[in-house]
Amino acid sequence: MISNKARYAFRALLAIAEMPDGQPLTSAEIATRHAIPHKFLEQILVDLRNAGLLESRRGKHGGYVMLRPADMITFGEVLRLFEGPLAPLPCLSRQAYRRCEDCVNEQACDIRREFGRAYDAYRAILDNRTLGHALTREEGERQDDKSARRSA
Amino acid sequence: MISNKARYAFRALLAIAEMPDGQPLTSAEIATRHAIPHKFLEQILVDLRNAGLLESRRGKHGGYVMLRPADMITFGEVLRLFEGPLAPLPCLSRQAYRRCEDCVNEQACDIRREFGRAYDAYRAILDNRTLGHALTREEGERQDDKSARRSA
DNA sequence: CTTATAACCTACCTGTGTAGTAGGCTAAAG
DNA sequence: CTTTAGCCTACTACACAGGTAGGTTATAAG
Repeated sequence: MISNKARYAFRALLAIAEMPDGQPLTSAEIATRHAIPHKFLEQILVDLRNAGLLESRRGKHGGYVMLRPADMITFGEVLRLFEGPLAPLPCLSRQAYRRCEDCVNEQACDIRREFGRAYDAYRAILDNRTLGHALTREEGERQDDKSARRSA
Repeated sequence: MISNKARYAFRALLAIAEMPDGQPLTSAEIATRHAIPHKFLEQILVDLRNAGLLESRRGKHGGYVMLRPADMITFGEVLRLFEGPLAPLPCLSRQAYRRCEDCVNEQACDIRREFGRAYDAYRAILDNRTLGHALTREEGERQDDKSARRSA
């Protein structure tokens, strides 16, 4: 299960991305519309701003706007911000690789191999599907189509 | 990341499954061979026994033996024992479905739809690959081959 | 029958993470 | 100069992870 924090972040991002021509949306608005605790949401929005996804404007008519187009932000990227590495085993993470202390031969590890398969499949989706996909409600794209806009 | 408990469980199961013609393997043996804290491992083995995967024998020449053949035990089944539901969102779990409290229309939820794709891919592997696959070191099977021995 | 072996059961402990709450400070607009 | 809305720091309650500890019970061999 992903954390509430991450779920709230997705809701907030989608709400902001849906605003007509980059109008700012306030944290209070998002909070009431999506039943998210306001003060908690504020912290999340700050994280998203620090990560370079959002820009904030203070004072009257303030709020948050997207800094990058929605189809340049993958689900994987957002998820990693709040959950850390997504890999099921430390030895499978690219961004935060760590050897299992008790591992004798990583290449021969049966557990690593099987989880590697599963993780590859999981990551292939999360790192290729973007907020833009979600918003345009695109249906079942197949591999190798235009969904790879931001593949590593 | 999966818990140490689950990782230890996989190591133990594979070790027991590898024993020649159902000879019992003791917790102490597994613990020293795989650098797992012994008392902690004992608790894990009891869980595996209660789940019907292992049979235990006490006293001298005691230990644990498999109750089901290794190719009838999927990675997903074992993982769920220790991690609970694998779904990224409660509303995507079949075995432990729960509505997100704040969700207005589940069918229209963008977040649910995208995570649903990712989870489907993840689960397809974990619920079809078995301990038997891991032990025989089968290479890159493609979809729709004999790997679906235990597909739901 | 006794002893060694190995599984079994219950309780406890420490650290870390989750999910917030609380309260005030700061910048921008009118 | 007041309102609005973002910003920053601290704190709390609770749960779970990852063990440790200590003793009890069943089994087999001598």
